[in-house]
Amino acid sequence: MILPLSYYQNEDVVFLARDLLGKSLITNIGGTITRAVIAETEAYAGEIDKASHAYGGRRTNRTEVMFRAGGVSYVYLCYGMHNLFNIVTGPEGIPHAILIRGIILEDGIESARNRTGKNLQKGQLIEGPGNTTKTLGITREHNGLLLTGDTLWLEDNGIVIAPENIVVSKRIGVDYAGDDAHLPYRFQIKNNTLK
DNA sequence: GCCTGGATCCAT
DNA sequence: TGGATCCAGGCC
Repeated sequence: MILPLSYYQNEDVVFLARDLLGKSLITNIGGTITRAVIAETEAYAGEIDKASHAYGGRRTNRTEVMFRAGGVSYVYLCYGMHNLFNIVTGPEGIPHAILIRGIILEDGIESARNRTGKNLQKGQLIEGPGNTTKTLGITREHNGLLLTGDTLWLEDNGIVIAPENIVVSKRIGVDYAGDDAHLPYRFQIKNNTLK
């Protein structure tokens, strides 16, 4: 089942970051379908989160998409070379976002191999947000897309991750965020607990 | 306009 | 541990 827009408009971005584990993420790039299961996420709590691009209500060309109603993509360039894919959540005007940091590759293996130059296997864990977008073919051209469209979308295929199989920790690479750097907003599926 | 540094990755 | 690589955002 394709996740409906109402799913993304939940105001609890931390709940959603956890709930997205096990959901399927699918891209259709030039007619080529690649399918993966979300294995790692981080929540960014908008205006009140020093790690968020929208901290303090910062509204710029880049962050504008974060203020849209939940259910669109936010893709930006990091370190001059990596496209990072986020899911915008919450009601319009609330700039919540969830960074997708890892996936389990399920289908479209051949195209994923071509894009990464790696000998990827079905069921393989792809670690890191830059590697995730590279595997799926997501670039900044896919910024601001509705996640119910035909290019980039999510599905609930009934995979449920038990609480004891979810690892919670602080976020990566946000030391600049002061106290907020320690928030337990990173969620991962524990190794080998996905059939 | 210029300058700084970043929600990374990989080889060394 | 550092180099690649480039643009957003802050400050002048």
